[in-house]
Amino acid sequence: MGSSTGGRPPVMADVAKAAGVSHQTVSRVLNDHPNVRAETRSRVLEAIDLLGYRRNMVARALVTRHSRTLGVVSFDTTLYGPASTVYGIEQAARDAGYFVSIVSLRTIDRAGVRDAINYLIEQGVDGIVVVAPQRSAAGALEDLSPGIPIVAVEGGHSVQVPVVCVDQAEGARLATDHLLKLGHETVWHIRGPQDWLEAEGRVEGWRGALSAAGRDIPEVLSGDWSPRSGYEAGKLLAGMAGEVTAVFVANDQMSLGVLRAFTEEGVRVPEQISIVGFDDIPESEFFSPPLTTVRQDFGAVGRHSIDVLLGQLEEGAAKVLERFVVPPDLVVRGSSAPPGA
Amino acid sequence: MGSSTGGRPPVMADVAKAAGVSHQTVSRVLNDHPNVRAETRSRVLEAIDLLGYRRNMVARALVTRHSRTLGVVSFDTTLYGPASTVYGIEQAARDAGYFVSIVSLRTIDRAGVRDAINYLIEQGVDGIVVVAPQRSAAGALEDLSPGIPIVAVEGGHSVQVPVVCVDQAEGARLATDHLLKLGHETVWHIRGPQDWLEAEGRVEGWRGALSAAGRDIPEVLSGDWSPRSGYEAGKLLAGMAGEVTAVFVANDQMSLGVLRAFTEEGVRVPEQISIVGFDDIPESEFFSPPLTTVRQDFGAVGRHSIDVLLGQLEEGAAKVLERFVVPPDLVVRGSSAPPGA
DNA sequence: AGTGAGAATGTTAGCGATAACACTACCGAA
DNA sequence: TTCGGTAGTGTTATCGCTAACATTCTCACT
Repeated sequence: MGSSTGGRPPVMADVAKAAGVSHQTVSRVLNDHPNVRAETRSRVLEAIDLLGYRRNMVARALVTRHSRTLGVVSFDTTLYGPASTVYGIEQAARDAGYFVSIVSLRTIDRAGVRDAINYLIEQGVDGIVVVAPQRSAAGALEDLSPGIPIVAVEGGHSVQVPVVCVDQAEGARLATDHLLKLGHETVWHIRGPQDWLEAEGRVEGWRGALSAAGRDIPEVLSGDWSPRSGYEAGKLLAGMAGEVTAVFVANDQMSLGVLRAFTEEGVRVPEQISIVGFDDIPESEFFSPPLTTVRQDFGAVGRHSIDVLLGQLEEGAAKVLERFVVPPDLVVRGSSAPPGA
Repeated sequence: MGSSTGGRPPVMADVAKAAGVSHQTVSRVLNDHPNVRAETRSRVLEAIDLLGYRRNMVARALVTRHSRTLGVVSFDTTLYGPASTVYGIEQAARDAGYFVSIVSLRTIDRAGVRDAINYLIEQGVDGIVVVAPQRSAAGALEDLSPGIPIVAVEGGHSVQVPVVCVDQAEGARLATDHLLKLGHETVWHIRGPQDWLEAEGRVEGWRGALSAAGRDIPEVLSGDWSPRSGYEAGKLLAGMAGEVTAVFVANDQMSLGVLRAFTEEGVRVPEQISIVGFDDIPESEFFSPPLTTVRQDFGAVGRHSIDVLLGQLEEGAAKVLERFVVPPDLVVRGSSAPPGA
């Protein structure tokens, strides 16, 4: 490693000595300061290369008071939605020259979110993105005095921090209207778990579309996002195959469970019952039949959340409490058709 | 915020003044040093609470030379495998009192991995986990002089760093033997992309099981892990429905594509062709039919990689080049059955 | 040649914490 | 009483870097 630094990793002073300049000049080269002679710059760069010098960002962060690291608080990053969002955030952050530190919560509650945020602030992150899809998590955003920029993803109507989200209600409306336009009398719904804001937005949009069209609003079935819960709801619906002709399921995984239940019970999709899901996971296109669903652009959500965060970082006191809404898209495939088709 | 620190966040000296002690005593309280009188300790804690003081971990890291942060380099964390592994790593790290900084690579190559590692070292991480499922990524581990502990997940037979991995070949053997034991004459295989070590381990295990049983080794079909590539391979196989009775597919997503292709072509599973997948994603149980597959315990992989890393951190010079192999499990479901069943 | 503006470089003083050592009490043993 | 040991606390130096200011050098213009 270091040619002549006695085993320990070289520091700026070692480079300075090797290049015959002061450590400040090395710092200037590293920070692209304009007032450095080209010849000096290259001598410094050579010395850096020779010694294998790496800047100590910790020391730098101490004096600049910026770590160029952003914190992300999320919940169960093995789920497709959170995983995609976090991925989008990480990519956008890196493109902007920032690092990302992640805290994945096992269970979500006010205390957990608050601790995670404090934890990240102690670490010296410059800003925090909270992927807070549950009401309880969003609640935690209300009682904090961060002193640093925070943005929530899917964070409900919190008044404390800016929010970036997909228009869940609009997505549900697209799905429901699509089924109504196909000629279905009404549309049933399997919703996501109680505490989730996304689940509630989707219920709201579905209900809104039905009442706007003056249709009956069937009783809501409940799931927990898992294929199994969809399967169970599907078994129930299969028993009402005459009555039910269209179902809007709150996510694609549950839709898969519904499809499985229908297959087992001999209910044909879409001939007897049409299904529309939500998320457009990579698998949905290859379900049997391929699933009509609502696509969420998680990448856009990630990018916007970083934009908003960096905006706050630069504006400083501006503290814009914007609400950035990403529109969803309907993707029509084989699982939806006119009734009795 | 700070009651009397003039707007800026309080520092240790402010707490010291408020509690009427020296800053060193505050530090001792914070670090649970034994030689502090109980009364003093509580006075300090009170002052901390009063001022809303939070320790500056950046300054701490500078002097202790430990950040209690680990770096993770991964590839496409929206895929189930990497996402689950990273999740396991994050949980294990946090349980051990460490933070996690993530770099998700978009494309994987030597330079990308090397840069990511350097990037993390500059940030002052105490150790790095490289989730390096491709040969090219694993290669990057060979030409680095990190100076800090590194462990590879699925990193091949690299001699430079310890490796934690799932026994891919063994999983493939389980899958293949299962199909042979059901009475199939031989087993076809749809492999994963060329550069992936996991894909190669699975091919190897499949081929090994067939030759051990003295069976013909059919030509290998290739996919890229995506459902679409499985679909395309499935179309091909469907055309040989007489000849082919069993297929071992290198992952569950491709299996879904195969199932879709077979459904379209009227090939019944498992009656005409049996299918076994790999990964046991949450969806597989609800495929039609439910997929027989090989489960990988990603959580265990994450935990072990952290164990190995922390081991290196504590041992220091020990530099044990262990290789930790997590055994896979066969999960039998409806997609596999005796031929012509 | 003398001057002054600006470019190029050096010097010093922190950032906020811990480490190392110094010091004061207070204790029991000699 | 004196001494050594230790618990409790304070003082100073230091981690590796950048900010702010100080200094030198260069060159166009008088």
